[in-house]
This record gives sequence, structure tokens and C-alpha cells, in this order.
Amino acid sequence: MNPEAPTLAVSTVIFALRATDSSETSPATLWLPLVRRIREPFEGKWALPGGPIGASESLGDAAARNLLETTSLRSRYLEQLYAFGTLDRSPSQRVVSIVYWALVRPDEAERATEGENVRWFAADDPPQLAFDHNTIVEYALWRLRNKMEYSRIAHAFLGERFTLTQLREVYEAVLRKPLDPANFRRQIESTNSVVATDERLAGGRHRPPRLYRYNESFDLADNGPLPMT
Amino acid sequence: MNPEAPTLAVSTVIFALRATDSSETSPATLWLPLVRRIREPFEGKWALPGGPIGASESLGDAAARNLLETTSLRSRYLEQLYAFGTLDRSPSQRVVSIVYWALVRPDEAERATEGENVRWFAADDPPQLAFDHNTIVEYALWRLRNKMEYSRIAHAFLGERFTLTQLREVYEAVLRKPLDPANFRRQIESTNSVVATDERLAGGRHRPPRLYRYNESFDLADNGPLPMT
DNA sequence: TCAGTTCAAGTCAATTGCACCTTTACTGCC
DNA sequence: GGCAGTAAAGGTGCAATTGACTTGAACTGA
Repeated sequence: MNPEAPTLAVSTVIFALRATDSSETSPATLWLPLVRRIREPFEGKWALPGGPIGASESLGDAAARNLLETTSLRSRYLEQLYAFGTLDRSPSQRVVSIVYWALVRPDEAERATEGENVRWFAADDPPQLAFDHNTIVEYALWRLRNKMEYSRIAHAFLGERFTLTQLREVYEAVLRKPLDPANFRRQIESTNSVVATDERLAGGRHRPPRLYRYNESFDLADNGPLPMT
Repeated sequence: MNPEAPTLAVSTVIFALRATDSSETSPATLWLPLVRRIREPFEGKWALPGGPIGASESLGDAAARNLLETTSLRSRYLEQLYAFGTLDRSPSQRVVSIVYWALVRPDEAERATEGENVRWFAADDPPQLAFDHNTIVEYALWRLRNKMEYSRIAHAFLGERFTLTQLREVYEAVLRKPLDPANFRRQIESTNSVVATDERLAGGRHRPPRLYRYNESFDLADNGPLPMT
């Protein structure tokens, strides 16, 4: 082995939608879980979950495993973001990080056991992070918002059944702008990416909205001919 | 050092436009230079140029250096493509390749000294390559064609001064479909990505077309808040 | 039963995209 | 020198899409 070879690691930026406060009426916003570093460098600072790559796992598998081990989260969507490898990202040691980004559903996000060393932060306003992780979060946010506009990735934030209003609220939360409900409905229906079910969501104090499910024959991510492993 | 740590390398997919045959009238198509492997595994097979990452260079610098050393090419545009790291990509040894893609201008492409170990191939129909390099080329082609449609990346294929017809021919060659000259002109002019010069290209047996130059204040790639190193 | 709320569908003007047409300006040849 | 050929450059009109707005339907809770 070359003693000058950089250390290789994977990290993951995880996004989930959470209510801004405990009230039901407040709109959801983007949050991400961070882990506290328990050793130098940057001991005590918050950082993206990550770790080394196992000898018998692919890069994506390594990201998913690290995710599960450090935050107890299983992601519905996992995509490679970028490989970061400038010289100055870590003091004393050369580290090349292959970073993934993940989307988890709200019910799954609850499983992330918050504690002293794992906590959720607003994605748009994270604290000062270890290494170059602030830059990485910023880039991941850009990619997410970009991809929302040309793919059906929003579905990864939702469960099996959802109303068109819920789907619209995902777009509004990520893109941070209100969308016209009628036009949104027309656009989504024209793509055939969702399928209407017979069920309706009862219980609200208004006309019960129809529940939809995702059209499985649709490509969620539009990532081209990539072997997503 | 962890003896199980994967070997880290960079490779680059280089694209250039070249005339299909020696005649001037034939339309240009996409070509890429490949290098012949001179050792096992896959000795004798064609492969993407690449190599190890130096101790004091960033990933992008490593890609550019390898490019220059193996093919004598300096690229006008270099962007990270993807990090490939499945277990089966190389026999006996675990290799993680961080792959870049590059665009070079026709005049620069001439510098690639073709010989026994470096040769140009049609990008859409490469031979059977070493490792998973056929997959990588296919993905790079997808990214290039995708990016042509929402960025001004085509300019990286051209020199300082160019006519709108030349620019249109770049799009036609990459996207493999004819474009309406009038509509193309209007679209390009509406973006303000090019600036008209006073010069015209004389010598043709027709009305001399105006020469344009690229608007430097325009973002060529639209890669978001990435530190492109 | 009624007020309040949201779902769901429809209308219309403005904008954009695309196919096609006309005019302009040069070169090469007779 | 005039004419034919060619591509540049600009223009026109239709179709599809988008965005702002309106209307009616369906349900809950008081």
C-alpha cells in the first residue's frame, strides 16, 4: 500500500420534512440529522454521518450502512452527490470523501433517536460544521432543489398513499414558494406519475381529498444509465 | 494504513468533435481518445486515461495531470462525473475510480499524438474496453447530452470566435438531430450567452456570417455552488 | 341547517415553442 | 458584368403550455 494514499470515506446528507414547531398548522420545512464528533479533529463539532468503506461493500452500501449505524435511519432514496478531495479539508490527514444524499419519510425520520450525539437541524441554517461539511450541505441543498424541478423525486418524502395537497406541500417546503393548487394538480396529472386510488382521506373538516399512489413504472430520479449501487 | 482500503484512482472521459472522414463536407461527430493498457489486468485492451492521485493535488488536478501525461491534451472544460466503486470492477484488487469528463476543442484535439497506445474512437461505438469503462463512457455521453440542453457547455467545443452555424453544428453533432437554423439563432440570442463581434467569416461561397464570441459573464456549466477543484 | 374549508374542474389571456417563409448578401462561373 | 447558387438573417403564424383567476362540489362541526 502506498503510504501517501488518501484515506477514503463516505458521508451522507440526509433530508427529511418536519413541522417547524409542534403545532399542526405550521408548514413543514427541510431538516437534516447531524452527529457530534467524538474525537479529533473537530471534536465536539457537528458533522455529517459517515465512516470508512468496508472491504466487501459498494460505495452506496457503505453510505447506507453508516447511515443506519449512526442515526438508525433507512433511506428511501440514496444518490451519490460528489467526491470531495481538496487538500485542505482535513488537518494533518488527507481524506477523500464520497458523499451521498438521502431522502427519508417523516415516519421514518422519527426513528432517528435524538440524543446527545444525534440531533436534527434546519437544513437552511445549520451550525458551523466540522471539515468542509457546510459547503457539502449547501451543495446538497442546491442539488435537491434543482432535481425537484425536473424529476419526481418529491415522492420519496411521502408514504404509499398521499393527497395532491400533501404532494404540493412537499414542493412548497423544498422550493420555499407557494404553488397554485389548481395548476399544480393539472401539471402532476398530465405527467401520469401518480395514479388515483378509490380511497379518500376522511376526517378533515372539508371535502375529503382523493388519495393517490406513485406510478411504479415511472423513473423517480432520472439519473440516466447508472448502475445505482 | 488499512490493508483492506481500496485503491483510489482518477480517470477521464474526453470528448472532442471530429470530422467523420477526411472530407470537409461530412458532419462532425463525437470522438474520444483511449489509451492501450500495457499491463495486467486487461493488458492490450483500450481504456480511459487515468492513474493514481498525487499526495499534493486535488482530484481535479489529478485528472488534468493524468490527461496531459497520457494523451498530451489540455482540456477547456473538466467536471467530475461519478465515483465508481463496485466490488467487481477490477479482478483481484479493489479499485475506486473518481471519473471526470472533459471537453476539448478541435485544434487542441490534434495535439493528441495518435500512436500505438493512444487512439481516437467514435464515442457512440467504442470497442470493448477494460474494467467497467464501457459503462462509464455510456454514462458520460448521457451526461453530456443532458447538459447540452440546459447549459452553455457547447462553447467548450469551439474556439474564441465562431459563427452561429458552427455553434449549431456542435449541438447537432452531440444531440444527433438537426435543428432549425432560424429558431436556434433566436434561442441563443435570447440568452445573451454570446456577443456579436464586428468581424465576419469570409471565404465561403455565400454571404459571410458574423463571428461571435462567448459572453464571459455567463456561467458555462451551471454546476451550482461547487468549488470546482 | 348553515358557515367554513378545501377539493376539483374550468376559463381565458399571455407566453413560449416550433414549422415554415422571405429577404439579404456574398461567391463562382459564364 | 450579370446571373445562378447558397447560406445568413430576419419575420410570420399556429399550436401547445403556463399562470392567474373563477366556479361549483363535498364534507365537517357548530
